[in-house]
Amino acid sequence: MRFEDALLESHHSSLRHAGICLEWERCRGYRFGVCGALGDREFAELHRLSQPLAFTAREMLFEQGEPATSVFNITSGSARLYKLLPDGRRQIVGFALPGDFLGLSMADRNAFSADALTPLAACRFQRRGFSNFIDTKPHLLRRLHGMVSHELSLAQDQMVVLGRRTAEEKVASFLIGLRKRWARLSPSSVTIPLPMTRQDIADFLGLTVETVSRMLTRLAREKVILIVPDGVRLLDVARIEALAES
Amino acid sequence: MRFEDALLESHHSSLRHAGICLEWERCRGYRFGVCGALGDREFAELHRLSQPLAFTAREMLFEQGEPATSVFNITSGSARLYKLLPDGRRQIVGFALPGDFLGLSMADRNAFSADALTPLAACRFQRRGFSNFIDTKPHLLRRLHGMVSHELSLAQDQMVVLGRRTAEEKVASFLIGLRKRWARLSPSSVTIPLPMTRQDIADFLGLTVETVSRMLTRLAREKVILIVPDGVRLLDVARIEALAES
DNA sequence: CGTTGAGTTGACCATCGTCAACAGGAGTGG
DNA sequence: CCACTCCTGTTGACGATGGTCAACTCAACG
Repeated sequence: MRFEDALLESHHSSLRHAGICLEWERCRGYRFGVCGALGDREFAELHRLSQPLAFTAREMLFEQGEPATSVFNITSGSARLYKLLPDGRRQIVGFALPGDFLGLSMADRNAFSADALTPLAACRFQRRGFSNFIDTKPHLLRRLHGMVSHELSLAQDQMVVLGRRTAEEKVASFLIGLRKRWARLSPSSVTIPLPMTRQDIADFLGLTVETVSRMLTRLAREKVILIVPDGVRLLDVARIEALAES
Repeated sequence: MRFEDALLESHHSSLRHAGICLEWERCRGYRFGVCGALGDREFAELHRLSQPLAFTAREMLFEQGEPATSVFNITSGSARLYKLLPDGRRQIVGFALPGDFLGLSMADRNAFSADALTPLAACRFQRRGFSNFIDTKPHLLRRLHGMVSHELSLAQDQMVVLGRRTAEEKVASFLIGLRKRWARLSPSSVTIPLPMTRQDIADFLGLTVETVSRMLTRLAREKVILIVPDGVRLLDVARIEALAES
């Protein structure tokens, strides 16, 4: 069973026991997200505006260029966020993990498309309602502002990776970056889940599938990582961090 | 005389006549910036918090990793924003033009360095004071949020350029993007000022100086652009837009 | 004038992309 | 249950885009 299937499975079975309250707990758990800025009463109020949704793998959450009507809070599973060029070239601008918010940018149209990498659960908010809610909560707006600022910072880091790093460094920094994000969700795990395909990684790093595969193979041959089904394990964290930091 | 010298010259001569009021007018003029969200009284209040500054070309505004103590509003001249890798590789994450704000991200440390490309004038705000001011103006915070969102969107566009475009397309989209930004400042001008060096363009696009030079030469040879001192002129807008959009 | 730094151009080369073949696993239908 | 297809991932051979190194021009500046 894949990591994400397992996650979703536990999700669903809990749902069966606890009903919608589980969703509540799940959102509440991500204290680093939007909700971390809220008191219990505010959180309950916000939660009443939300609509729980489930997506199958490959299902679209929203599409580039369409009017942005919703805000999403991912509660389980992961998604890829990407832009397409007219000729089919693709750039993945990010991966969304549980606890991440999508659609915070307040633009009237989606700047990119998003689809599910795995079975995925999310809370959806109508943009109108969400917008009205934050208008009454200045501290929440500050939180949102901070989150968008953080995303901007990540995007700038990725610009360095895309513009100035070698293929090997790109793969290393991708693994390090992903490890850091998974660590918030399951600090104990020594394995980095990779719910995305090699093609997705390539489109995130500005490489080709073949180059990504070769670099992973090389790192594995040199005992820096161990490739496992749907993930990798870091064997030599110092070496790979050296590659990633340059 | 270079474009920016001319700009600064007119700036200084006006200052001689009108004193500090000119700064007021200058900031006020950039209605698309932060100040566009403010009424006259609020603007005056904000302006009292500001400190007019002048920088010479190459002078640092602030440095990557240092505590972020200030917010800047560029009133004339331009700046480059960049990140350095330990081994000296550089990625320029953006260029700041008159009317642009720097330091809106509200992080406690600067995510990048900034220095002046040309003689530059700016209004500086102490972060504390600026922060207190916006706390009392929710609509200004929304505006700020919108501006950071816009920057995030630009950064994601640049990720596509860096990851998935050829050298020629990179240069074309750079010129188109810059043209759009200059157009807000001087809609009449047919020439795109290039206050940055070829090396700067290269470090923005993830290329080398030589490649940038070759691509510009090629575009000029094919009569798509005309290279003039400190700028370029677009001769065949359709062709270059086709290259940029892909 | 001599120096310095930006820009251009050419020759050569390496990293990474392209094309192709193949292995393995999942799903499907006989 | 097996054959078949499809998709992902891996590996190899080859090639092209863009990088490296070098030489040169030119303008700015003392």
